[in-house]
Amino acid sequence: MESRNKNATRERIIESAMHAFAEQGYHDTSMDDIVRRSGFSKGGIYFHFPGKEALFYALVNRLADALEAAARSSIERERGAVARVDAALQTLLGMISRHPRLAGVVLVSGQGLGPSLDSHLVKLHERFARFIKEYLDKAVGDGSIAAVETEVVAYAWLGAIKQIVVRWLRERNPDSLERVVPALRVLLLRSIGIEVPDSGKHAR
Amino acid sequence: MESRNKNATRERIIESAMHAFAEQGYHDTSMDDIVRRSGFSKGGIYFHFPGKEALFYALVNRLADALEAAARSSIERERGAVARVDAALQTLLGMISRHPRLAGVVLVSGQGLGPSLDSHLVKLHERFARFIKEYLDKAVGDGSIAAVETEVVAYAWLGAIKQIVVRWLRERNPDSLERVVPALRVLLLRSIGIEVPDSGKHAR
DNA sequence: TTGTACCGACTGACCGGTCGGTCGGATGCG
DNA sequence: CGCATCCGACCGACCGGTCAGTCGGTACAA
Repeated sequence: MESRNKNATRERIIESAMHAFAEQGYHDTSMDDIVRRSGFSKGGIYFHFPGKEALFYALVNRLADALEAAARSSIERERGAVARVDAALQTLLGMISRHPRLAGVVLVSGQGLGPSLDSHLVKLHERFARFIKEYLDKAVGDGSIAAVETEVVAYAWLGAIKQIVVRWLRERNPDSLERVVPALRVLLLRSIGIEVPDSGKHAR
Repeated sequence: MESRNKNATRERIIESAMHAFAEQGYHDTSMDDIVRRSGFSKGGIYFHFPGKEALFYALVNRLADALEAAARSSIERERGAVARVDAALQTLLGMISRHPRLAGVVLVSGQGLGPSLDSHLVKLHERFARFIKEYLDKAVGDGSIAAVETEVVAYAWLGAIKQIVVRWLRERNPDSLERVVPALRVLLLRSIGIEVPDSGKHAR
């Protein structure tokens, strides 16, 4: 057979789940929704994933991995701590504004969903925050920016980005997000004392 | 009639619901939980509130009203746009750090809970953002701060505050929040170009 | 034949909401 | 005052629907 490919099936299930969660949120997406979308059966899905939460985790982690990988690779292309912070920011914001729906799953979909879900989402956010903090610390370390509570900055940035994304996703026009992203970038950088001459567009 | 007091009962129900929602979140709080906590009966609660959502709204709106009222009153005590922005910020942050659990309900408990809940929470956040924007605009208007996209700033601040609250609420020690709040204040103000000499404590 | 991938009817728990009923105080009346 | 009647706050067993998860099976590959 051909269609009987374990890995491909997993992919298709995750893909379907992603769209379902993105559209309806975690609680309002039933397993039967995912069954319908994926074209597989209940049992088939439970063969690949032990439960709804696990499926959600798998998908969220995969998105997070993609985001972080992209950010890291763009960072390595830059020299100097400030440039790197900026590069990561622009990559992140760029990816988010290009795939707002998926970003929504990682950034929004959670929170107040119940202890277990919450704690997993929190870990994810911690991971992002540590990532931001890591590069902020480097920038502080080499004197590029003034010493600050980098952990606070990291979480504040994360929260600001999330909120802006959520807010501007509500208007169905995805361009609207791209329009505010430069302002956000200026704002965030200024919050650690970096004045940017508004270099206009954000690039890949 | 004394113990049978309509208003007092409503209060007690809201009170109980508040604690329940704060601890377990919206979805993981069942009406029976609230029944248990309040000491009233299912029917009694449904006599006062048409449903779970309505009860949640009632409580969230009440908290939001209290927050906004406190902020406005502290604003009126100050002169000068920048001072007012700072005063509002400090009041808000102060209240939040003094009643983190309640703040959690308004700021955290929502998001991704389903269309109707979501939209209600969103309206609440819009209200806060408009409030912040209102005073930022005044500050821009009289030249106290440079022109910026005040709407973006408002939402970014809101998001940053939420995230910090959520993050530092997780450590059970409530003081920890009070410790980071000054840093957050400096950060937020700096993001619109105001350098504060770290006046230390945040006051009522 | 054995194991792996997949199927889909079914189950059991949970939960929001309902409804017939209780009970204590207020009101009106002789 | 004594009694009847009413009102509305409050009770809690119950219902209908939903939904994550199960299980006995089928099909195909090795």
